[in-house]
Amino acid sequence: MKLSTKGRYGLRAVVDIAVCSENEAIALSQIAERQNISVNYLEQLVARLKKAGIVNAIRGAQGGYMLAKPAKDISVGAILRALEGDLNPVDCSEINNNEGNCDNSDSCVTKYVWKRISDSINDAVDGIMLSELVAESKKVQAQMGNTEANNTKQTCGI
Amino acid sequence: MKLSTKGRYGLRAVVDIAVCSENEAIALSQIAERQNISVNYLEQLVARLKKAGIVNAIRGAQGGYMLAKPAKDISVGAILRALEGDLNPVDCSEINNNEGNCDNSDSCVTKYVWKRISDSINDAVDGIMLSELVAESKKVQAQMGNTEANNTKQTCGI
DNA sequence: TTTAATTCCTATTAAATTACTCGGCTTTAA
DNA sequence: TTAAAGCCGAGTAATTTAATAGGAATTAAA
Repeated sequence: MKLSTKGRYGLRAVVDIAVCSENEAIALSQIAERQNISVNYLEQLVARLKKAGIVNAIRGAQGGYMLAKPAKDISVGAILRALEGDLNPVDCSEINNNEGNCDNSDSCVTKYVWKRISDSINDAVDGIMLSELVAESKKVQAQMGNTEANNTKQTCGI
Repeated sequence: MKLSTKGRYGLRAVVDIAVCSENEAIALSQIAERQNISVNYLEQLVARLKKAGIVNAIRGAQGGYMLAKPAKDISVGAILRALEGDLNPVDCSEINNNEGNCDNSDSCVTKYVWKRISDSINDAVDGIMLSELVAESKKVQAQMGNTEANNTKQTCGI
């Protein structure tokens, strides 16, 4: 019952893109360095985000990624589902739309449990917008920047 | 982000025990047959439940398992945590009590997301009592029993 | 027009986890 | 005494995760 690195790394990458690419596209190599994730692996994660319409790519030299829409219109739920697939705790035909076609559905009582877990997870993540994380990130950076002089490596630290 | 078979099979096993062992201990072999899980694997699941104080074992011939306390005093959360370990979506030192000792905690903004997911999952499962599942199971059984005459195999079907 | 930076795409592999199976030991009612 | 149960630890097969690798396509800039 754990998120994989796809979800964990991927959400960090989106926050990075949101914070650091307000005007210009940002290259994966920069995100990779800041977040300490390999470029190759990041590619796979960002591919999912792109497919889901969360980020746009600009190809070629000086290319990179930007948000596909304003951060206030992107929910953490959409990001995590793009990265992880659905966030349901089980593959249950009552929760998903008849995926798996469970033959025991009539007499199954645990499905009520799975449904409640599923709803609570999805409600939670859909209620958080990327813009909130961006705001939090900027706040934290401001604090860190004031107390310590460790803006050594990047101008846009996360 | 899926529950393993431990949680899925194990919760079914607990409901089975709760429904079928009101007076007498019930053998794993019977649960195994009804739930279509191997006895050997069930043993491992039930061992966790026993360790967590959810079921009691009676050893020797005619032995088996019973609930360790009334179903209304056992939450689904306690059952699932006994089977799966904690239900947090990440191993994060802010959520667990300093497990892992994340060195990036100060500047981490995704921890707010993990905390909200974690809380929502735990609140959901702690709000469901085993007794509710037992009641639901009995209701379903009554319906199935009336419409079809398929009480062939067991007196205590689930 | 070349070059270098970058995204795009697919295949392969190493590591970890899951989901069991197996076999022998202990306990106890009949 | 025996058979039916729980108890326990080791081993294994299958699956999933977490990468790594390498080349093709695209494009801004020199």
